[in-house]
Amino acid sequence: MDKYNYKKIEAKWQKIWAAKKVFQAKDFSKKPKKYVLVEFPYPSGAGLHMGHLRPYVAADVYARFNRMKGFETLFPIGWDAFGLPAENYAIKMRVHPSKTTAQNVKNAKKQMQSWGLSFDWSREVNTTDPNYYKWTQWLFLQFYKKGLAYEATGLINWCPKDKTGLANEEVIDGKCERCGTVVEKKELRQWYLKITAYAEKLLEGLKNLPEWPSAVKLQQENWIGKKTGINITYDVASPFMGSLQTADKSANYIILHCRGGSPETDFYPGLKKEIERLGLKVQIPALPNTDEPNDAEQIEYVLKNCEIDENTVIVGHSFGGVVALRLLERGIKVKKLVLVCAPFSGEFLDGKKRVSVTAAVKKGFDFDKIKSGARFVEVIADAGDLVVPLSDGASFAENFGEPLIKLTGREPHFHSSDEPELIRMILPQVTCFTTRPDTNFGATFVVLGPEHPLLSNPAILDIEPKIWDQIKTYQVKTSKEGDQERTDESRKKTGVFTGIYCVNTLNGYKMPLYVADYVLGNVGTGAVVGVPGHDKRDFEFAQVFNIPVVRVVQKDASDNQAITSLDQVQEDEGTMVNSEFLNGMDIHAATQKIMDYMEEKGYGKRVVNYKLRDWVFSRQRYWGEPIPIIHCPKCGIVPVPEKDLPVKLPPVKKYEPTGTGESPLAAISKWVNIKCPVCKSRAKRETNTMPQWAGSSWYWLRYTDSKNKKVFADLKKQKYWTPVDVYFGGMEHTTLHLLYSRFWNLFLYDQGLVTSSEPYKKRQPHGIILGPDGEKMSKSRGNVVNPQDIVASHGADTLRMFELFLGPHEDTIAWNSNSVVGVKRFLDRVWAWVDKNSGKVSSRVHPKRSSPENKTATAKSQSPLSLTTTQESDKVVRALNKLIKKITEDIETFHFNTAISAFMEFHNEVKDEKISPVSIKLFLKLLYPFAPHVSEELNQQVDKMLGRAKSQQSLQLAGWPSFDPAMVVDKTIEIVVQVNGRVKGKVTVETGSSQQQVQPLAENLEGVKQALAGQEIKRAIFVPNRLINLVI
RNA sequence: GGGGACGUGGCGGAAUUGGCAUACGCGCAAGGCUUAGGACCUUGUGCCCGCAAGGGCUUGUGGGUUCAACUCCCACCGUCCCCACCA
Repeated sequence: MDKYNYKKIEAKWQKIWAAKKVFQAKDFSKKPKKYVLVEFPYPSGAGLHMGHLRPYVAADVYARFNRMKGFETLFPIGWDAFGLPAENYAIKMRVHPSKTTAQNVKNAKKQMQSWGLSFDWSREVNTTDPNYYKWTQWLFLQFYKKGLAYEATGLINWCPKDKTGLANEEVIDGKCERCGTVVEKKELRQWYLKITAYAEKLLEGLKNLPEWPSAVKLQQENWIGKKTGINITYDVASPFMGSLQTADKSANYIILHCRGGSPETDFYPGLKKEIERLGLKVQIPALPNTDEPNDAEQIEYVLKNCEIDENTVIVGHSFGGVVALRLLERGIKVKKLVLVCAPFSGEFLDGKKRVSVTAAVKKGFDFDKIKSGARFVEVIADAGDLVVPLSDGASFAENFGEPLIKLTGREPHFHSSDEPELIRMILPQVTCFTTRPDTNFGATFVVLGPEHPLLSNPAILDIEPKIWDQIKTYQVKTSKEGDQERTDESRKKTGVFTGIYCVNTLNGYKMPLYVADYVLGNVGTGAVVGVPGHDKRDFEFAQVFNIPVVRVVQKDASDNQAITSLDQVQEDEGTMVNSEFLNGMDIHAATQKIMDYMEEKGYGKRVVNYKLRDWVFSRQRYWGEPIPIIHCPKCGIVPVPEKDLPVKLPPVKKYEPTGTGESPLAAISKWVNIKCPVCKSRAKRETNTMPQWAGSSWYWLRYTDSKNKKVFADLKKQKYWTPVDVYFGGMEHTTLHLLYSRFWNLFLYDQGLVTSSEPYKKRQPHGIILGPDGEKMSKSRGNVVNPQDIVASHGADTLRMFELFLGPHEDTIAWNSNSVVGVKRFLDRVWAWVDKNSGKVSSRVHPKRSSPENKTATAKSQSPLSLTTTQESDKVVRALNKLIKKITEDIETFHFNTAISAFMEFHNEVKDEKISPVSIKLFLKLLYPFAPHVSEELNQQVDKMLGRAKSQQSLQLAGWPSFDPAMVVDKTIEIVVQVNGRVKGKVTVETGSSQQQVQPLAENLEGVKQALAGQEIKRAIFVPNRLINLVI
């Protein structure tokens, strides 16, 4: 026989496997199924690296093993090929990403085949293939139809280098998950997937995944971050509000109603009630000639019937706004002017004519005069207004130099009786989320995050100009800082006092309202009630601003001094003091009681808060799935009709992200401009693309039916194959892909589109392979070990086995190039060992047709090897049985490293024994999942020696050996003899010997006799087949 | 700050779940083969004392439970991961 030429052998068997389609999975097979999945790779220009090798080899061993065990095994692969690297390469080289992707796929596929991975290539998918992303788009539209995909403008994470928005999950330690650039905040229109609607289901589902590692479940649970607490609403007291103790002068409100309105219509009574609740005066004059109003006439009416002074707030709604403006043109001084949907252009969205309004507006306004008459101006417009255009509000805001307050009324033009959002803009309240309302008697201040909507305009809270300047400066400063900079714990607390107070309803305490960056806009309600006695951050803040600290919790009776230092701040244990009706209660009971109390009084509402945010689902980049949406000026958002899917990515000349928040697609007018599918008028395509994670959110479903043109995956095929039995992948995807794909699956399950509520029955994470220096492999460090180099120098079988032998599959581990030779030596020895034995034996023992080996050629599990079926020595038979047991168990529990040790131990033990071809073939079957090429080759060599070359078939089809339980223990066994727990000797007895048989032998040992020194044995502990301990 | 995982020779790691600690591999040492080197083969290899027989110590540290602890309990030290001014 030749030398072990791994290059030749590996190429040979890879060809044979491909030609015979050994690894193709059959739908609806009669056999029980096994779905083995490994995360599909991104085909990068650099090729696959060690990080890919690890899960792929492990999954491959598992897949080959399960096929041998008789499972119809689905082990598919594909390409997650949308994403930044291809696009960045395109920018640099001006090559279309689909070209580089195709090249990279080809290359990676070659690598995978060179590793001997047993993928079913007939089911290969590629997320960038229009036949694939057609269904990604179709699935997106299912979310849209159920209201779970929505468009909104908000402050999102923005990577300035990649020039795209990012989801929360893609920001790691304040940096972009892709490129490591510090992430900024940017206000952008974005598509979102409402993953928060599934927060509870995602959490609940974890309970039905007993085969998931608890670390993975816990990480998802923490990420979802469910918290139960209460939103407490505080009234805001400015110095102008008379009912509150801080006020020095009384404010009074005048509300001017719209054309065709009256004090009793629309939202006016609701607003009146709220103002009166605060004990303030409110006048709503019934303006004359309401159908064809005349501004001059209405002014006279107001002047005659209403009291107006410097503390008056005039709220003008629609035409009432025009009247309010004219009043101020007369030189009247008031505190504040609030314009709600006031007309500016005289044009109306519904196309109806309002002659008198148009006439009144046409005259124009004297903005300088008006500004000098009102200390504060607030311009509110309704984004959903169907009468007065939003641009009218914008024009007013521009003329006043104030930011526009955009609201979305429940009904067009605020025609509802109750508009809480609007009322809050006129009569603000501050709502704080807390999990500790029990400490509310100790609340001494309130803090708004700088991005709080109440701070979008000084007029909402009536913040004095001098203070407002400080707040604006503070807001600008904050917006420039990244989250990680802002949340650096070592930095001193900063903030600005607004001059405004919030009233604690529990005790009437006036809490000063601050703006501070330690409160984050996207956490809870973006506002915090400060309890410096029982929250460390609040304490630090109170120290800086000299805010009183009140103790309301004590650990014990002696713990009652004033709190003056940080270490005295008690956070989460103790009993209540100084808290009126909570005194003496345990904090947990107090929390429940105070929540009941607040809810009953109507200023608190129990809420469940999740840390999970909705998934920012659009990217301002080229190389992604186009979002299949059309924007029509008449119909609004229109989904692309199913028959028009896929919306293909058009070719472009420039791939550069614009950085403006628009995708490069926006520049292709031919593609962007399209007829509205509903009304046929001119419309535009959505130009954002989907994120990297879209295609992978359902790919395991596509594998079950990858060629289907009618549906994304046939239900019957899904039913046969899903859920995935074992999913190999990285820990780094726990709160990204793994969470996202569970969300998609749960949603699709609710729509009846998938057959299993959870996609993956078992998750098997793997550790990272570090460079030989113990650092993360990277080009810049120069510590990258390329798997192809090992394939070339030692062969794929050695690479596979060595990788598995490095250590436990889930452990992070440094590559050790030196010890690769150990595994290679082992395979060399196996080669020589088989060579020696098959040669000798085949000439000595002529094979019989009825030998057990012939019977086991089917893919069925085989009958146990025993002495009676071979001419083998007892030692070899027992060693083999033990090996079968060990390898079977180790693969099933993913202990690949110890499986390899077991092979080596076996070989060391029997290398000098005579061994039959039957036993060799058995050994090769066990080795096959780990080192498939060399196993196949040796198996063929043995068959040749036996003269059976023609009936030879792949070991993959040869069935998995079973063992004889009676033969996995040795015939005789060494029993350790201890005296008082110390080893004094050993006796060799038959396996299963009793204490009566062993003890006399033990006591008779020379070393034992010495140790006993004639003393009486008080007790003897006997562990069968293991030890005997004599206690004296 | 909260949560989790872990700590064993010169190195990667093993230990049937409370029963001989250091399997297997690397490395190292000696010997064989060889002109030599490599490769390969054999033997040895936790630490300390001792020529040896032998003895003592040893699973991060300290305590506890037990006939018996790497394994269970308590405290501390250290490393890694996740979350985090989360209200």
